[in-house]
Amino acid sequence: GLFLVIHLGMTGQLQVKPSSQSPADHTHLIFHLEPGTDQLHFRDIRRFGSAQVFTGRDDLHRFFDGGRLGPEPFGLDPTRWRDSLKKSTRAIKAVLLDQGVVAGVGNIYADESLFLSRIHPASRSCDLSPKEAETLRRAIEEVLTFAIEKRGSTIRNYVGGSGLSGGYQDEFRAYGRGGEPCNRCATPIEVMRLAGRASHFCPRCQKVKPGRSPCSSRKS
DNA sequence: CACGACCCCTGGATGC
DNA sequence: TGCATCCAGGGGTCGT
Repeated sequence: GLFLVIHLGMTGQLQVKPSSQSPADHTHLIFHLEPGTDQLHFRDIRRFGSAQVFTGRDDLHRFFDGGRLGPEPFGLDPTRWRDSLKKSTRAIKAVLLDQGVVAGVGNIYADESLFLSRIHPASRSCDLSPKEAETLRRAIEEVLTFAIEKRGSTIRNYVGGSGLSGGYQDEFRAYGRGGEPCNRCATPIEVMRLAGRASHFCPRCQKVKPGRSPCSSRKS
């Protein structure tokens, strides 16, 4: 059979619409389901999303099991999670953004999870204690759970059409709040560039970990 | 292996 | 009012 894999990128949306309704701007795909029924529209303003078809189960498995994508952020195995953090000397922020370590955490949720964990984004991954790794693991789940409840973080700028913006953008405690007071200690949130992305953090709540020099760097 | 640089793309903010 | 310019980020590619 055929398999369809859709990546929403940043601004991708899937919407069910009556076939009588004309497609909104930036609609790139329309799936005609049963004749006379609703249609499934794929919109993507920024076009960072993608849709690809796999012609067989083997292709599909190669795609997903190629190590390209790590485990889901929900239900991470605490031991494996701790071990994967131990393996890298990179900044923890870079590790969180690495889809091979954990899939589905982007810049916003990485910053929010680190803020909640009180971990500085530039801390070396391998310097985190087991306790911190566990705190972070739980923070990721908490942040994502709350964000999903709030229907995500889709920024109003990118909604358009008949889409809905995400309510979580009103709950940001670090992301996009550079210069604004930390809502725990009122210290202005700082912004630094890390792994090619803006990283927002509270310089008081999130201390850089001293770093034990050996930090047993390891290969795969 | 890890990093930066560059590219894709659109719309909002900013400056003139 | 209307330009030009910069910026945001998920992810691929390429060079160091």
